[in-house]
Amino acid sequence: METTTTVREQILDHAVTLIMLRGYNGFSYRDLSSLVGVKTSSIHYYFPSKDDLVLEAVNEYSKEVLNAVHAIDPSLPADAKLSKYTKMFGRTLGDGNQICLCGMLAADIESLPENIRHAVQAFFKANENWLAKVLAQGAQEKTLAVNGKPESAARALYAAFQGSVLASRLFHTRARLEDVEASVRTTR
Amino acid sequence: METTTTVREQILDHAVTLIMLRGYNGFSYRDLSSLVGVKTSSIHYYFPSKDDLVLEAVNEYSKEVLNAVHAIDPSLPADAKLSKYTKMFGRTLGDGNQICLCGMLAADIESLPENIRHAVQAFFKANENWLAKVLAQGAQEKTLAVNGKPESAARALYAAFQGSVLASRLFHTRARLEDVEASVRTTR
DNA sequence: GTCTATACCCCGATAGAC
DNA sequence: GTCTATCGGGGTATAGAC
Repeated sequence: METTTTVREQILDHAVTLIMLRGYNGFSYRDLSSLVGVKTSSIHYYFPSKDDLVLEAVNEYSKEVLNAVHAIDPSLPADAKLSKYTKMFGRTLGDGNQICLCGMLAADIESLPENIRHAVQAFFKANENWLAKVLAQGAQEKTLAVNGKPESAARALYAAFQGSVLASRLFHTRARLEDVEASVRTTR
Repeated sequence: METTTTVREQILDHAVTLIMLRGYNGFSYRDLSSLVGVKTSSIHYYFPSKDDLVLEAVNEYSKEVLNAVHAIDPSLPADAKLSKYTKMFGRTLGDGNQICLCGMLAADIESLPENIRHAVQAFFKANENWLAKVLAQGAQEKTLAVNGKPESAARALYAAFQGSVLASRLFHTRARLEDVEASVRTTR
C-alpha cells in the first residue's frame, strides 16, 4: 500500500521545512526544485508567487500544529497538559535545526505582506488562548504558578516557548524548553 | 561643535538597524550604499565580506546593550532592576519595527558561520547570567516569583523577553514586554 | 502539468584607475 | 579611500512548446 503524495504536497512540505530552517529570505524556488525534482517553472504553476507559497505553508503548518494541540485530552490535569505541549513544541526542532515556522516568519515579518502577518498573528493567538485556559486550570489546581491574569501570563509563557526553541537551536540543546515548563511549575 | 562620524561607523550603524529590521538575508550592500552614500565597493573596503560586517555588527550591538544592562544600579531592589531591564528591552523596538539583533540572528543562525554563532551565544549567556542574579535577589526579597533554580528560571525569562519583542512587533503593540515582567512579579 | 528558454534584476565580490 | 566597471552567479517570474 503506497501513500500517494502529489507534487503540490511535496513542494508545500519542503517549503515548510525550509522556512523553519532558513526563513523567508533564506530559501528559493531553486532549492525546492532540486528537492522535489521538478523545474522552478512547475512550482510557479502551483504557487504563482513566493508569497502565495508561504501563505499556504503557514496555513498547512497551523492546521497541523493546532490539531495536535487540541488533541491534548481536555480531562487531564493542567500540569500534564503543559507537559504534552512542551513535548509537542520540542518536536518542531526536528533534527535540532528547525524552529517554529510562525516564530521564524515573525522574525521575517517586515519582508512579508499583510495577509501573511494576519495568518501568523492568528497562530500566535490560538496558542495563547489555549495556554490561558491551561494556566487558569493550573492555578485552580495549584500545580502551576500564575502571576497576574491568565491571559497576560499566557502571552508571556508563549513568548518563552518561542524564545526557548530559538535558544535550543542556537546552543544545540533540547533542554531549554524544559526550563520554560519548569518556570511555571509550582515548587513543592 | 560637530560630532564626526566616520563612514565606517555609519555603515556599521545602518547595518545594525537593517539586521534588526529584516535579518541577515534581508538586507544588502546596496541598501547600505544608498543609506550611507558611498558605493558598494567602498563598503567592501571596510568589510571585505558580509560575514565580516555582520560579526562586527554583533560585537557593536553587544557592547552597547551590555553596557546599558551593567549600568543598572546594583544597589536597587530586584524588582526595580527588572523594570529597568524591561524598559531597555523595549527600546530595541525602535519605531516599533525592530527586534533584538541577536534574536534576529538566532533565527538566521543556519545561514551563518560559527564565529557569529559564538558571538550570539555569548550575548544570550551574558543576559541570562545577569537575569539569574536578579532573580536570586528577587527570590530573597520576595518580590519576584522564581520556580526552580535561578539559572533555569533566568533562561526561561530571557527566552520570554526575546519572544515578546517578536510578538510586540508582530502585533504592533509595546504591551507584550510588560506581560513578561508581570509574569515574574509576585502577586500581592 | 512539465518542460526549455529567457527576461530582468539583484547579489556579493574583485580589479584597477584615480 | 572612493570610484567605475565588471564577473559569475542566483533571485523571482513569464512565455510558449509539448
